[in-house]
Amino acid sequence: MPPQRATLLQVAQRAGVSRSTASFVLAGRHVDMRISEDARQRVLRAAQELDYRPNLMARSLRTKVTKTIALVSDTLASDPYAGRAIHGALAGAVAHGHLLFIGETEGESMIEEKLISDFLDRQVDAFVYASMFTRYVRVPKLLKGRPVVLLNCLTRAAKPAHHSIIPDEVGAGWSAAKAVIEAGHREGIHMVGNLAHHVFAGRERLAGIREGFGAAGIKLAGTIDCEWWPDSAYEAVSAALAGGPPPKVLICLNDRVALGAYQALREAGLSIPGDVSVLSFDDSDLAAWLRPQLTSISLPHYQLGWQAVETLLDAAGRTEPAVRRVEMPVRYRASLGKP
Amino acid sequence: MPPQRATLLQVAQRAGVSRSTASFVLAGRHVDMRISEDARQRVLRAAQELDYRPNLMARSLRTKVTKTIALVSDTLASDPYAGRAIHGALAGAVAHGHLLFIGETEGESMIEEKLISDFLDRQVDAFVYASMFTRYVRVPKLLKGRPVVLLNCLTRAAKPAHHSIIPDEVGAGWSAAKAVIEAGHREGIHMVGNLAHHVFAGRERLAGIREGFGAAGIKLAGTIDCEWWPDSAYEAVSAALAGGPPPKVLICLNDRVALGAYQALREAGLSIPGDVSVLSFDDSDLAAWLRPQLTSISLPHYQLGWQAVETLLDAAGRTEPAVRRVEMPVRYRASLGKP
DNA sequence: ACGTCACGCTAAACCCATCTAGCAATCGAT
DNA sequence: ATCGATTGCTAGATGGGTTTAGCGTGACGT
Repeated sequence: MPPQRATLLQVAQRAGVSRSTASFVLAGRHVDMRISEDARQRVLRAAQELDYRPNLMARSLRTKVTKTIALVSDTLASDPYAGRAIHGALAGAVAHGHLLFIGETEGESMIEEKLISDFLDRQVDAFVYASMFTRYVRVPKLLKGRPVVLLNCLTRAAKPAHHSIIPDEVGAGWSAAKAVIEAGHREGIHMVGNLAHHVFAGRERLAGIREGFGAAGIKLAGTIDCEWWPDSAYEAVSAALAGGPPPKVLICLNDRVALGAYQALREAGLSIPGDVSVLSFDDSDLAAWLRPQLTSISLPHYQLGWQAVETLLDAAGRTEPAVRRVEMPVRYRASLGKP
Repeated sequence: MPPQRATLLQVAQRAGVSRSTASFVLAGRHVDMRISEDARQRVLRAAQELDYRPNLMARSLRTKVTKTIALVSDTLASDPYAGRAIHGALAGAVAHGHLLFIGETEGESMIEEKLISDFLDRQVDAFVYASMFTRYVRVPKLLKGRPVVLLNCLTRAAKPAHHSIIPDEVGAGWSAAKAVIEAGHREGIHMVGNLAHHVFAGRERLAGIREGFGAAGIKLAGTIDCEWWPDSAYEAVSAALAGGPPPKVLICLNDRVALGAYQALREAGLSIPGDVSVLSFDDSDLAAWLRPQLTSISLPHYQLGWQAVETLLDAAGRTEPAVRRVEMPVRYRASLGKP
């Protein structure tokens, strides 16, 4: 039922030439191969009439180039917004005429090894090795010496073997401080989030925030420690509100934490941003859904994915491997007000 | 730098046999091809020592089977939870020893055609044609007669050419009605959401709900019409609350609408579920983040993706094409209480 | 002694392209 | 008339597997 695809041989026969000639014409190499205009036209006509499309597997077998990229990630599901990284990578791949395989390792090295082997067996040209939250990783041995770009992760090596694309979390921290300062705040500024230094993003955001305020001679009024999800933040902020004078600004380490903070503030009868300003990170859909809408510093997943593929296809091999930090822009909404 | 892969020829030479023999041994066809145990062992040893892995492109060129599937979707980004469908499809593919390509058409037929052609050029075995929200589609001509399963979409044809995997939205409506009735409610039950019959999911959910209540002799107290997002729902519910006695139950057509309803109820000083019970559809992350946690009827994206690939690889061609509706289970949480 | 059969293996075609090396015909110059 | 260069094209090797058809050998029957 699917129409039988014509082969190069059939095109050649219909045009009355050899396979070689047909190949040269279709590859646009008629000039250096000195194919007559007449023959060229015949081949082109035949190809069109037969609706010829080259079998890329056959071509790849010969040329060793498949124009496919594999995106291997630890988890795809955990953070729904991480899908945007895939989206960006896909767009980048397509823009370069490549197709994208995806694979998931579930963080297990057995699965990872199997998966990468499978990709290798299918001769993929290059790999995007991705993590769904920013962290340090060790690149699997199977990828040694191949074109690889790390997406949202990096190695501890002083002289990395591959490019890394990560969000500029420290810069985002600075941006947060700047936004708060520009709104006119100098006091009552609190951090909310997981302050243990386990998580890369949290650690860097915090560092950036401290640097930013430090540079302006402003001291944080306090910190509220909680996990990364709403109910933990709700409880921690509620407890903090019960224990002293209300803060003026809450800088939440991500949007889910901000949601918890919103809930606690509302319950305490405090208005946003009238009584308390809230600033956050990630700029997930949630930020636009809250009332008032949440000012948040965007995690540019799409850009990360795009950049990763861009780097893989453009720069890899030609440029000294380095860590590229992608800017995290501030999305101004309604939750950050004047003192 | 990447280790040079051994070819079958090298294995054969090391084992002192021909390529054919090595191929038969490694394909497990030594019995019908009568290969001596001795030769078999030599080939196996050689393959192991050389760390032989077959070049699947070469194999595919001959066998016409690539063990790859293409997932072509209209949009990947719009609904973050739709990523779970991809996740499920991926898991299904891997479980069958296949690898998964992904592609996005952005809803444009030009892009779609180009994309499918690209997949075809790479000889993919089968297609998952997906939509990120349930709807009617027309299957592109290029896919005619090929193994295709529709994911989250269906055709209007009376006798469909392909299997369709969609959520059982009507059943979900019945479940919603059942859950409300079992909680003890018979009055003051309102629908919130987009009641225009444009959207497949909304229409079917609504139909199921009406049927479910109708079967129990219960009449809906009213409907509150709004768009699919929080602020629209917030305004609509606020307006409804201002205009009459408070409802007893709000059945929201999705979680974002429920979020808007929560905001309106809270602002009106109504408690959930003390004054008003809320029930919703989708069971997105949001449902677990709200206070109180939202009882929601799950949209089983992962299952849909899994089922699609399962059907594609198992049933396609062997079974009469049909629409398969995947059950939407109720996730009981705290927002639905007694009257 | 010769035909038959089972056994164990291999040569070579095949899949569909790319690409190198070189052939035949024409033209121009001497 | 002869040689060399140019033109226009093709045969055939190549990539790395799978698979069909069949070959040589030894055992067995008659």
